[in-house]
Amino acid sequence: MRELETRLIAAHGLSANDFETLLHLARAEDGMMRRIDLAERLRLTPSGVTRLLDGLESAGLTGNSGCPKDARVTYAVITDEGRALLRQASCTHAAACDELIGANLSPSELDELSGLLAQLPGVDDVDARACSA
Amino acid sequence: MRELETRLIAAHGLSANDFETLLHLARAEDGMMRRIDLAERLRLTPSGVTRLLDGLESAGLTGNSGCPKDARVTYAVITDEGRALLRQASCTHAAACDELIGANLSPSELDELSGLLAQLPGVDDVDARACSA
DNA sequence: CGCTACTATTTGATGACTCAACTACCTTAG
DNA sequence: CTAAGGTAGTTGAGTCATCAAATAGTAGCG
Repeated sequence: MRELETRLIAAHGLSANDFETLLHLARAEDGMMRRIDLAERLRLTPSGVTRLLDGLESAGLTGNSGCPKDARVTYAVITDEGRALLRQASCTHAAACDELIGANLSPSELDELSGLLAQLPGVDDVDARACSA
Repeated sequence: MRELETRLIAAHGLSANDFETLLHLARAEDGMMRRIDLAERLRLTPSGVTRLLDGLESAGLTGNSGCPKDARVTYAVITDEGRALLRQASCTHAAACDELIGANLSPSELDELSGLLAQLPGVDDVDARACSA
């Protein structure tokens, strides 16, 4: 299962967290989120997010934007480059998921699995993550 | 889900890998395994195992034993202390599993879940790990 | 207004893991 | 027997996350 990350990295230089970060940002209103909300989504600490974004930022995939209402917050914003890369990476990722999971479970089994996992605490999305973007 | 590890640590000072290491050793023939086999079981690299065992060893939970047949190999051996601690930790862990999973899934759903997960690549044991020791 | 308490974020230290390189030993083929 | 190549294990450097502490700004209450 860690296999998924390996492929993403090999193909686009993105870690699973990088990918997921771009995905969350892309889906958010105006392509931006507060760092702290991102932390919660990614199940990282705020400091983890700071360092994650350092990388994405220096790769030009995300940028920052201050909040006029509250000077404490910094928004992370996905750039056009970030969106473009995400689009490509989503294909890789979806294909990899399909190969690793879809090949072993029928669609109805997959539904069943998602349903069961969704009942567990701390599981919010149970995926399909890659499929939209 | 990382919650499980947190409780184990709080209660006995064991990380999830520490716990699993003890469990594998306890179940193995003579309570010993080659480091490299342990690595495979734990899905760690050999160097990860070296460092993991450093900790368990200095806590007195495991020891070493050379192999008379092949001087390259070192066996990791669980000590009596290790077995005793494992016994306690297993209770904590089983209780935690039960609380986090059992409370959300009926026994039959749980079976169903195990069955589905077992079909995925790279999933060998799908648990019940804590329940024996 | 001015204090207190809370929230968002960054920084420094630390831990757990990986990879690549190295040592030591075993095995096999000539 | 000996050289070549494989296997077990350790070590050093780097990565990615954590926690705890520091900084800055906000909010509400006297």
